[in-house]
Amino acid sequence: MNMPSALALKLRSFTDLSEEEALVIEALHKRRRRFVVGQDVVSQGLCDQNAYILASGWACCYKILEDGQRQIVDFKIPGDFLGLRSILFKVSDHSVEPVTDIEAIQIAPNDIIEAVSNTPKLAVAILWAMSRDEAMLVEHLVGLGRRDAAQRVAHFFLELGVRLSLVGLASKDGYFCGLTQYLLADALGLTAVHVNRTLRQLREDGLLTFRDGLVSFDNYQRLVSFAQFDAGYMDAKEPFFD
Amino acid sequence: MNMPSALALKLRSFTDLSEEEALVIEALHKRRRRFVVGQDVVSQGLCDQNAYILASGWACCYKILEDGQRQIVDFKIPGDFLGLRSILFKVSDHSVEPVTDIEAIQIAPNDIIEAVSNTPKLAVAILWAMSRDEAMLVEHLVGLGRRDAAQRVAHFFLELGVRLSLVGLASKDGYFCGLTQYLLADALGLTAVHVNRTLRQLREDGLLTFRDGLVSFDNYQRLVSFAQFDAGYMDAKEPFFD
DNA sequence: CGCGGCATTGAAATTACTCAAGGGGAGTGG
DNA sequence: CCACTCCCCTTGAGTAATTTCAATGCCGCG
Repeated sequence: MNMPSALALKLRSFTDLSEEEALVIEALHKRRRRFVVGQDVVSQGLCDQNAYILASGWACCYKILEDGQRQIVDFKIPGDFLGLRSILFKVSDHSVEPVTDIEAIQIAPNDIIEAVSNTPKLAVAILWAMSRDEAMLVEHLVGLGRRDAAQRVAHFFLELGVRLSLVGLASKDGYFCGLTQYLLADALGLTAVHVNRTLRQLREDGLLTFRDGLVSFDNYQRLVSFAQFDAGYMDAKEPFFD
Repeated sequence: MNMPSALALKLRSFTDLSEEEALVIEALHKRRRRFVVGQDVVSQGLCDQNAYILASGWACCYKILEDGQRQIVDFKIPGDFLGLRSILFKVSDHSVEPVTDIEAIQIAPNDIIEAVSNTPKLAVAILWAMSRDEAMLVEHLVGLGRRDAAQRVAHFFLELGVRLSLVGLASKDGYFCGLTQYLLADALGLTAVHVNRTLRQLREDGLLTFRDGLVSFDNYQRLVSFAQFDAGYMDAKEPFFD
C-alpha cells in the first residue's frame, strides 16, 4: 500500500523527503508486533536492545520509584520512537507500556544505523526527531517546575494537539484522547483528584473541555495565552492551525 | 599537553578509547572561547548553529517563560555539551549561561559529523553521552513530578556528585559547588526560601551539609536511601564510590 | 445483580509559597 | 578606614496550592 507511515508524516513537518528517502523509511517497517494493554514493550531495569516505531495506538513511557510512585515521562503517539534512548545502555532506564492496544515496528540498532548512513538527509531528519523529543521533554520539565496545575493541564492538551495534528489525528477544534485522569495525573505530577478539579475549572472558565475521551478547545487563543504555550520548541515548518 | 580533556574522561566511563580516538577528541578542541558570568553562550529564540563542549567552569541551561519565571533545566560541568539539541532547530529552544567564568570549545556541526563518521566507535560513544544527558533530564523530570523538596535537593546533590566524580572533581566525601540557593531553587522548581529551609533540615538530620560552597555527605548510605537515588540511569561501567 | 475501574465532590491536613525583616561578607568610593 | 551597597543567606508568620482521606455515582461487563 502507498499510505505514508506516521513517521514519514512527522518528518515531513521538518523537511521534504524524496521518493527514495520515503522508501527507506517504509523499508524499516518490517517486523510489526502487537502489544496489548498491560504488556510491557520496554521494561525499566532489563536489558533490551530493541527500539520501536509506534505504528498505531498510544503508549506511555514512565519510571517507577522505589516507593512505588510512578511518573509518566511522555505519551507516545503514532510516528514516535519507543525506547530509543536505552539501546546503548546496559539496562533500560525506563519502561514503555501501551495505553491502548498498539502496533509497533521493531527496529534493530543495525537497521537504523544502516538507513542513516546510506541516506544522509534521513539521518539529519531522524536526529531532528530525537532533538524534538528532547525539546518536548524539556518543556514538560519546565511545566512541572514552574507551572501550576491549571496551566500544566492546559499546556499538555495544547502540545498533544499539535503533535497529533502532525500525523493527521487532530484538528483545530479538538481531538480524540483516551487517557484517564489517573494517567494524566501521573504525567503531570498531580493527583487524579486534583486533575479532576482542574479540568472542571478549565471547563467552567470556557477554555477547554475534556469529556468522554474527547478534547475540545473552547477558546483556542485564550487557552494558548493562559498556558503560555509557545510552540516554538516543536520546530515545525509552518503554523499548525490558523 | 597530554592531559585528557574532560570529555575524554567522561566517555571513558562508557568505553575504552584507543589512542587514535582520543586524538580525534582532542582535535576537536580548537576554537576555545571564554565567556564571563552574565554573557549568554546560547540564547533562547535566536538562531545559533554552534554547539560547545564545556572545558572549564560551570554553566546552566534554562528556559524563560513569558511571565518571566525561569526553570533551569540542567547545570553543565566540564566535559558536557552545550546547546547540542538546538543545532538542527530554526531557533534555539533554550538558553545557556555561565554560572562561573567558563572556557568552552566551539564545535561547528560539520566538525562533529566528520569526527563521528570517521570514527564509528567515537560515534557510538557520543550517542551514548547524548542518551545519558537525556536520561538525566528524565530523572530530573521525575524528581519534579514525584519527589518532595527534601528528596529533590538530596537527589540533586547525589547526582551532581556522580557526574563530577567522572571528571575527577568529586570524592565520596563531597565536592566543591559554587551554586547559590537561588540557582538551586530555579533548578529544583522551588523558591530560594524553601531551598534554604530544606538544606537546614537535611543538615539537622545528619544527611548532607551544603555550606560555603562545599557539599559534604554526612551519611552517604542513608542519603541515597532517603533520596531513592538509583544511579542506574547514569550507566557507568563501575560503581562510583566504595 | 454485583464488581471493578473511572469520575466527582467535600473537608481536613500538609507542603510549599509569599511577604517581611534582618544579618553577614565582599566590593567600592569617599 | 569607614560607610554604603549589593548579593546572598536565614528565619518567622500568614497564605495559597495541592494532597489525603473519605464517600458517592456512573457505566460496562461477566
